[in-house]
Amino acid sequence: MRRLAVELDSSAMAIYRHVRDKDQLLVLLLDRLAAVVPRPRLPREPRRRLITACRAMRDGLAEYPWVVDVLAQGDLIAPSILWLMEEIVAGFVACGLSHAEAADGYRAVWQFTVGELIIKRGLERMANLGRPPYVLEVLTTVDPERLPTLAALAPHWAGARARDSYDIGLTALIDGLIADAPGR
Amino acid sequence: MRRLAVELDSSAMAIYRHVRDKDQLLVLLLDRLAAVVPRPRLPREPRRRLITACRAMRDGLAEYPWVVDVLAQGDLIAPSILWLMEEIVAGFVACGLSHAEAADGYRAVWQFTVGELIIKRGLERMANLGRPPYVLEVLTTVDPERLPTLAALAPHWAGARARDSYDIGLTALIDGLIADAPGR
DNA sequence: ACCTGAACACCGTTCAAGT
DNA sequence: ACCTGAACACCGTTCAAGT
Repeated sequence: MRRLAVELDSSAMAIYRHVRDKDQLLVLLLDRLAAVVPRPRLPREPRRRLITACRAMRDGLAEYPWVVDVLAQGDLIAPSILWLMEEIVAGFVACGLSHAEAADGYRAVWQFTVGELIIKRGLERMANLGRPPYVLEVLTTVDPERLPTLAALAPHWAGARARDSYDIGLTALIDGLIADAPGR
Repeated sequence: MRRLAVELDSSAMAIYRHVRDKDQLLVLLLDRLAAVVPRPRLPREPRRRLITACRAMRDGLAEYPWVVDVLAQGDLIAPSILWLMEEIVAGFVACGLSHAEAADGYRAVWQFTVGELIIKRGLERMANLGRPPYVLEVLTTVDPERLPTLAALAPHWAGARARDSYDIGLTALIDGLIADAPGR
């Protein structure tokens, strides 16, 4: 609030005439951003449509790093992003899930998306701080006697990290949700 | 740091003789907790073993709400939890994934787990604050003309929220990762 | 070697006062 | 109706000084 006030050439308290508190300001800002998320061209095939819609959601959220924090704070939603949510649940239904399953499915992809964004940002932050990749160091010096598989995986972590890991998990998650639906 | 100092009946700065900064203190604390995560009895069947190991990881992390924040901060790992990580990657390999795929698989379940914990904590926090469930309100008053599927899902959100949503997503994710592995 | 207190540079927010 | 400044109650951390 204080930094914003400086940017506005006003006092910190002037903001409080227009907004209840910092949280409310962030929610308003979030909805502005959501309104501006580009509407992607979605494939007709339901599974691909689903994946493309989730990807658009993730990319929209990834635009500004603070967005994830606001969403992680709790029970928040940007009404202007509901059309994307509609695409996702409709995609699940088109893939054969019941309404109850589609609700659970949405929750699952949402959880995965938030997790991916948070971890991605954490890695970027640490890289920007110039700290050495501590996790990689631990994972590449693991005792092959006690932890044989982990030791064998040592060469693969750096690659796994560098790759965009959203699509891998998302595709698996969606395929699993479709396959696990009792309707099949 | 200041609050801890009060609890220790010392000055805030006394802590800095023993610890570089707040981050380091949290990492040390994290490893203490990780050392104390109970070793669950794991089923022999690889898929179930994998799910049980992930569940143990999630439950261990869910014990203290601040743990997720520390982990989300970035590139952190508790060396005393490597045995659980070993179980998970070994489970993937036993299910037929290559080493590279097992690394990606671990990343995916890790992302999902962090996301689930963060969202769960957010919901709890909002509930403790006594705020009304804003998201539920939005989702149950959606325009059925513009967002038909979302409107049809309205009765299911409260239920989806109340249920433990970790197993649903985790099982789907793991099944998807196993099914998507090119080896099959 | 260990601890202290004052100080610095921040936060979000309340409250009384100004135009 | 809108804005201001002082103040309150916090943070993490530095630095010089104490035992």
